[in-house]
Amino acid sequence: MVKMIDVAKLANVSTATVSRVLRNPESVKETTREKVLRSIAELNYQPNVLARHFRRSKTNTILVIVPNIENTIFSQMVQGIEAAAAQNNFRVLLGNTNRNVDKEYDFLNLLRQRQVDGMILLSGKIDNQTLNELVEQYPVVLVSEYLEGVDITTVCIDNVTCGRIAAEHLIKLGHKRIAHISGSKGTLLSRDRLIGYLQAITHSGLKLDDRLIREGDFSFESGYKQMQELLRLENRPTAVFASSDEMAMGVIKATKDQGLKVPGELAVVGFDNIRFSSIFDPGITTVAQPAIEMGNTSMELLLQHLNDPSFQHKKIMLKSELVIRESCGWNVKGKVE
Amino acid sequence: MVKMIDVAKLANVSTATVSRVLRNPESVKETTREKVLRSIAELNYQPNVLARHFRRSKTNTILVIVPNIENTIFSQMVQGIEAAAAQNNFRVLLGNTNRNVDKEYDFLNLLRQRQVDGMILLSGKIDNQTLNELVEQYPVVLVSEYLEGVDITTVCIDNVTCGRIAAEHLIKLGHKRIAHISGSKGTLLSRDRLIGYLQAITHSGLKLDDRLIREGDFSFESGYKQMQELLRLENRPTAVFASSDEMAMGVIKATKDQGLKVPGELAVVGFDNIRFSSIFDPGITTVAQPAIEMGNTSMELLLQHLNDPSFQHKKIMLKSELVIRESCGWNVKGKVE
DNA sequence: ATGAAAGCGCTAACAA
DNA sequence: TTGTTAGCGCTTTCAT
Repeated sequence: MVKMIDVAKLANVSTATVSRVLRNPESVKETTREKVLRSIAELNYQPNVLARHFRRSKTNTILVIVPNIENTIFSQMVQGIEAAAAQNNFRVLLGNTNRNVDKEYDFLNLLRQRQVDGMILLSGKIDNQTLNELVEQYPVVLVSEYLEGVDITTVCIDNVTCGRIAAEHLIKLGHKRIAHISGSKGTLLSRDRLIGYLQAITHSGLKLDDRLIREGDFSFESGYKQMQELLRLENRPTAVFASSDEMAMGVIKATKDQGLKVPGELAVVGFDNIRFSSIFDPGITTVAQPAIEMGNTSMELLLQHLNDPSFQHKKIMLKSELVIRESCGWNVKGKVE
Repeated sequence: MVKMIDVAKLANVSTATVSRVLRNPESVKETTREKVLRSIAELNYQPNVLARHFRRSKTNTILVIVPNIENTIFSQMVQGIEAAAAQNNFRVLLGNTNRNVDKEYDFLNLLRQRQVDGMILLSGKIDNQTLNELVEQYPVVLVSEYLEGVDITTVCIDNVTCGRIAAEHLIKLGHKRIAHISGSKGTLLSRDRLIGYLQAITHSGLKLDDRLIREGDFSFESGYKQMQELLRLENRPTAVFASSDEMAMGVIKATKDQGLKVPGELAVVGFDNIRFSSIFDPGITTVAQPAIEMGNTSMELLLQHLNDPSFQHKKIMLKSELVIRESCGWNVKGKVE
């Protein structure tokens, strides 16, 4: 293995100069620099990255903690993160937790051991105290979810507004009995979407009916199951706003399985705009969450933090919009908001 | 930062002993070991992983090169890889190439720089010569795709047989005009599935019709487009075997858009068994590729290689099976091996 | 603008 | 079974 000292000898300089050429070229006289670069090329020298990491206590690697990489919405965010990282010569270490909190805590050690320079969380299962400690010591960005009681850089969308827009869309179409299937109530994001839904119903003067509000867990199966229950009501809803596209698909499947038509006998709005929501039949009208952009933005904020120790925590709210497809029928034209 | 020497002093031993307790506990007398462990706990000592990586020229990290992490079939494989890695105290570095060959070559440097101990390829765009050089020097496993002219450990399924089974299923249902939409012909895997299809058609005595064989690229869009062309034939097919579930969905969408029914007026078999193939309406009959298991297996082979320098390259072929859903109608019962 | 040299913290070969 | 010690290859401070 050819090392720095070999290059130095060939170029008749010290290792310090070779190091400078590599990390801080302007600080070296041009003729010297060229001499060194020629030696590097001639010997086909490759710096030992591990030595460098050790010496500098930096790895140019960040950790992404994701509940489940199989889930489209998360893999899209990771895609955005990876792209931004690669552009800035950073690597992405994957921390898949399978929604297992212990695994999540395990991964945090990678930060403490300085195996990664920073972290992006696509999941908010860690307790506030641990997170606060972490955030004080290391660059961390939280994406999609957000928390109360932790001062942390966050990238998210306005879930209250999004929930309201989704419900308003159904109201505009003339629906009076509009159900909502939320994500797990344990997440602020789910509660906010519910709040948006409640705002829309209340402001429009429609009657609120508790039985039309149900809790799911974002999965197809939970959407299917909750819809089955809704269909059993003597006065069933004519429209459903589901807090994820997967649940919306479950809703539609359950409805079709009862011999009812979507659209026609039920209007459905989903959330996320995952790729399959346009492939599904009917195409799902949904609130588009800009997942790739969210990933991108979070990585860029993390880089800012990494490069600037005095970085102040920021809350970034990205735009999202309603994408109209077939699942509600076509009584409304064009985009909303 | 508390370091090994601090622990050593507190425990009245040398750093070597502390190191042994950490890496090779059996080689230390029990009483000494306990003394050291107590000191570690008392000081809350965390080993400096970067120093260890440097010293040992090993990182306990592997690289996964994936064409597109957004794509379900790949994210499932990655899921399997990550799970097996985590279990063995290995990390996974994500190398998303977006099907960009240059990025793929870039990532290879992580191996050469020893930033990762090994690599799993979910994509086969690298030229044989480079790959051969790499495989000689570093542990590498190729998953799903396979190559001629490179002696490399491979985890895959029997695509010829799978292609044959898919086509045979349609033949058994009584179809005479069965089309095939392949993946990109550049991949052996696509060619093998096509071969399987050809075998089935030929053996059954059906007439081969070139116009029924079309090339896609695994995407929904390509399935849609190729199906549009097939529908324009004066003698259109009554069944289609598509080489991916996404293409199968494109096929179904295109057919429905022409006012035809699936199943009923067209039978469709897909490939992969991604999550959405059961959610899609109609549920897609498909050749199940055990993506998570493939990921798992590949990681385990990589670990074997990492732990055993004399490891001999292996070719592992995993079982896959036809999953019957609604997209072909219900004339055949149960599973077909 | 450049060089000399002191480590970074750990591991492992060798010695005892 | 345990200790001594020489580095691993690079970066960076300090001196020139």
